[in-house]
Amino acid sequence: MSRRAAVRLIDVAEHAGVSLATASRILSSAGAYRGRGEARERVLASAAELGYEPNLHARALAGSQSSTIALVVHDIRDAYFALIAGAVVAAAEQHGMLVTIVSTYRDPQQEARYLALLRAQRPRAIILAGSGFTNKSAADPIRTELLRYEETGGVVVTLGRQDAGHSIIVGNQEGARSLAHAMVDLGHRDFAVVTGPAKLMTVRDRLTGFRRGLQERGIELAPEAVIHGAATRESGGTVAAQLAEATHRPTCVFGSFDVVAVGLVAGFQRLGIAVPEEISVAGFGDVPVASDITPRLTTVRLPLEQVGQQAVDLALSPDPPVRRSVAFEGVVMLRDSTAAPPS
Amino acid sequence: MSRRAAVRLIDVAEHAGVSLATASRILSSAGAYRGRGEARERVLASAAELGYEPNLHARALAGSQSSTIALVVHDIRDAYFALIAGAVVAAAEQHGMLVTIVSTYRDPQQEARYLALLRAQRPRAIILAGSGFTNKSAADPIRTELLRYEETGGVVVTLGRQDAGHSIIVGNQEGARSLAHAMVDLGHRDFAVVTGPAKLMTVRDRLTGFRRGLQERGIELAPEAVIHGAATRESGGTVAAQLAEATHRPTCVFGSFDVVAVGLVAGFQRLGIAVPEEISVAGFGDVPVASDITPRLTTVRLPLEQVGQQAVDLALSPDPPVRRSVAFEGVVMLRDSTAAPPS
DNA sequence: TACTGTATTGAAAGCGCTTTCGAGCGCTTC
DNA sequence: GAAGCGCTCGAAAGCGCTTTCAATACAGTA
Repeated sequence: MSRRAAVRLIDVAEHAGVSLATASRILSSAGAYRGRGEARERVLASAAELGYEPNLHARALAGSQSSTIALVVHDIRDAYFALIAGAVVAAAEQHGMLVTIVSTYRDPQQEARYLALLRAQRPRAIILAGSGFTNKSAADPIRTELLRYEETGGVVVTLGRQDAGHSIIVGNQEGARSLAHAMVDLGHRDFAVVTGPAKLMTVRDRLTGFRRGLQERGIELAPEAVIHGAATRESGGTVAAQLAEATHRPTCVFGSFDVVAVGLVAGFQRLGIAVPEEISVAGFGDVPVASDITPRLTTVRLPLEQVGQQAVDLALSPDPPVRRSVAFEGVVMLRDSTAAPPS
Repeated sequence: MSRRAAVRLIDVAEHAGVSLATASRILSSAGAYRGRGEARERVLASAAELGYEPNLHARALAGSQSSTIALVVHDIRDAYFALIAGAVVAAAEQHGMLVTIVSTYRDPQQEARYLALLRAQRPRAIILAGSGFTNKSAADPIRTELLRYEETGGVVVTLGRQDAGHSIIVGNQEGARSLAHAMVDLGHRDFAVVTGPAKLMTVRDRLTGFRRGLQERGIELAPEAVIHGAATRESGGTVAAQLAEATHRPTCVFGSFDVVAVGLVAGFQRLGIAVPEEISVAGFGDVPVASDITPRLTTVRLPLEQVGQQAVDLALSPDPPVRRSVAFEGVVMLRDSTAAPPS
């Protein structure tokens, strides 16, 4: 390895016989600068020949315009966030921007800490996809970080929380509501909901939506019919066993995360309870696994592609005078894990 | 939004009554610099009070030490890569580093282009997890990019290719070989392999390993028993239909990606062919879905956690005198989708 | 031909940080 | 008491770029 130094703009300029400033203007294609033609050609040719690649750090420092977008998710390994990340990365790429991803593993401490670390990178925008610890107090450290970041000129886009920056409503509440309607229309009257930790906005929204959907059809969801567990497959399995043994068994169980629903289905099957013949199970998210299992899972599909794209659009929108809010809707995917209740 | 300027190091220095240099030394904790005690305290206090966060761009520019690691994957939405990304992000975080992720969607053009864009960011290291277009010619644009990047002092870590930088062997070949052994031990003699595009290193390695494993048990894999398709669930479904109609049906099908195997299983089931009673299906990767479907999929688990961790370790290892190569082994997860062949 | 207005160019001033270089200080050692 | 050592600390030089600012070129008009 000959450890050659990276080629700098000034190398290109000298090679092309123009000044540093000119080279800069041509290569960063600032505004309507076209060059006299000949100079332009020479600079472009030199840059290509030398393999010049601008130093983004220098560029960011001088121009105070970073070319990275930060994305904060709960867990990048989770299909839901992976899908969002994919969309964000793709959309960012179209603007020539790079995406820095951090994964907080649902730890609010971690989340605030990461936010600080990200602030150091001075990204053009921070997209908070995984937040949602509902800490309404003004002292919420995450909110504090976000506001501080906004104050110094950064753009914030949040998914599912609406206390800072632009916000995107991903359709959790509304989608769960539609799902409730669909289940009632199937003939169900007796429900259980198994969901995640109550602190998460996602959990609350889906629960609220589902409950409201039922109410609109004249059905009340009893408090004891709501089971808070972990948002994991295992949790679904455990609850399935509990439900199977209970004296009173609902005809339809809503697992407010697809993985939970998958666990429920597997759990019921293991216990010899047929899905959907004896009990219906619905999920939320329409993560790939939903259509990989047998029976294919009824669930709510969120337009994550569009959400990611929209997040980037908001992130890159020129100096926003106001905070904007965009809402998406989930669509119910009626598949094979739900049916009319046994008579 | 009051659009306040971000606090700079010099603000901290002045607030603490020390020079810029001292503040820098204390806050970047360079080496054994402890300060006289009192100065140290004052600077730390000021930094905290003012909410100082160092500007990474300036830091990278001055110290020529970037604090980002770049990760290149095929598709971040794919569970396999998401798992790797999770591990890389977590490991990087422990070193206070941020990870920039790009997703090439298996397009070599894109890949080379991204590499150039990444080079602009001057990351400490580039981890290439998704590459593997086997272009052995010296003109391979990806290789060219990587070498160029190395020449300017960057560290390259590749997963699955060994033509640049440090390399990590993820156990594709060796894992597929073990799987072949296991299947033969189950009693199978008649195989089909359904896999992805032949250009991908991953595809080749898994196929080679499987074939070799069979050979070691005295079984030859006929060329027509190898079916190249897309690495998708749909592809698995299509092939299942073909296989079901074929005059000669193997007793065991190896889908060299879990998703493909999932498609195979679903396809056979739809056609009324029982898995594993009538036909065995094995996958590769042990992605979550493998244990979510019924029957649970026999597959090969790759130690992706460790791979990610190792990648970061190599990425951050001090100025490597030589290229290092680390190998991991896959372990066969015998589950419910395989059994002895029908007699 | 002289005169104005517009486009292109170069010199130079930073962006916020790290890092030499050398000065200053409090010790120990002969 | 002079010399030497091992610290801490400040001034200042840059890292590679963008962007004023002023100077020059070139067109277009009278």
